[in-house]
Amino acid sequence: MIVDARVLREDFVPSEVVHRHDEVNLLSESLEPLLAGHGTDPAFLFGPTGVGKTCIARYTLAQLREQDPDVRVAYVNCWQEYTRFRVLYSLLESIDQAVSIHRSTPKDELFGRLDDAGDRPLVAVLDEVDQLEETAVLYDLHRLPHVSLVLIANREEELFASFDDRVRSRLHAGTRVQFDRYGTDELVAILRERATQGLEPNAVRTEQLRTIAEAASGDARVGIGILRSAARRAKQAGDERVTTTVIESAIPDARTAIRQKTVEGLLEHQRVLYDMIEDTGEIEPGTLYERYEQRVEEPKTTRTLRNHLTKMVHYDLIESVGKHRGRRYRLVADDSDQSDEDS
DNA sequence: GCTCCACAGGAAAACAAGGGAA
DNA sequence: TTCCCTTGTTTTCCTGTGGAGC
Repeated sequence: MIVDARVLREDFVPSEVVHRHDEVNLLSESLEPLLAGHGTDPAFLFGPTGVGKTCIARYTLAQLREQDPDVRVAYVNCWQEYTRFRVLYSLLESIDQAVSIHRSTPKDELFGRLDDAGDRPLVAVLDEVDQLEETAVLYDLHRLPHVSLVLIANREEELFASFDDRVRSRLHAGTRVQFDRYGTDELVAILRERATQGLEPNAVRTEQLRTIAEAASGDARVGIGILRSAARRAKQAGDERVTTTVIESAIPDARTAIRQKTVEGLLEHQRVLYDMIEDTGEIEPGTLYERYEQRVEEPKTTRTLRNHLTKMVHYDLIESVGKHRGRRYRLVADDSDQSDEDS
């Protein structure tokens, strides 16, 4: 059933892109000066989750490296690496310059090392850049002539609103590449490509791919997740082909798996809060703090809990409804409609 | 309109942890 | 071994907002 499991992973970069040629061309053009040994303006990739921003960035940069292997590429996911120190460290790690750097190494030294590594151009791809807590690092990187920035985020307005004036004015110039949600036919084509490479011939029919695409609501990440889950289920059942029943049961799997991955990454106290919100369905802050204090042995202060709750809202795990006294926390609905609104 | 209260979030201080230097 | 430096996390203090009650 499954011929090549790598193809069914979200982070797989295909050898040919489907339905994103304009976006690839625009990004390629913005990076073209690198081939002539010049620097570039920042490139911004905007669009909702699951529209192929990261995939296209990786694909385009792989193409660029084929033309000029001297160009180095570093990917940083700002969900995990959200401080100035972590971003600089990740970039240095990507170019093998992070030796003997530790927690107490001054940030200026990290910046200095990056500055010293200017013998070859470096493209720094900052994914989920709107999650950066210290956007001054963008100013730092922009100052380095050998570093080209590719910044990936959901919405332009929200990203620029989070910048301070200095960063905003520096990064104002640059190429914007806007990604729209995939239509059902486009998503079917992407899934067909993955199925052709990853599954045995005729393992899944076109109308089944259409069912998956419709359930994914334009989100390729979810669509590929459903396909992967369906293929695994069929394999476990010993079937030679994916059945419609298997697809129907795989649809909720994909969204649950994405959420579960985020929940598993929560800190202990965040997890307690998440579980309590899940248990109650909807809860007001005062009651939540009260119950939390009863449940854990060494409770954190309410200020820390507010920080945790803010983080979980950012993670799209919970949402707050109402304001001030009428505020309630609840889990983000796990259906496609909600996903559309949030993206 | 005034006061009280619940709530969110910014700023700065305090603290913990890890590593280097003496 | 101790002190110092740096970072990340947590706490303390504070301000702003707006609903509820009078």
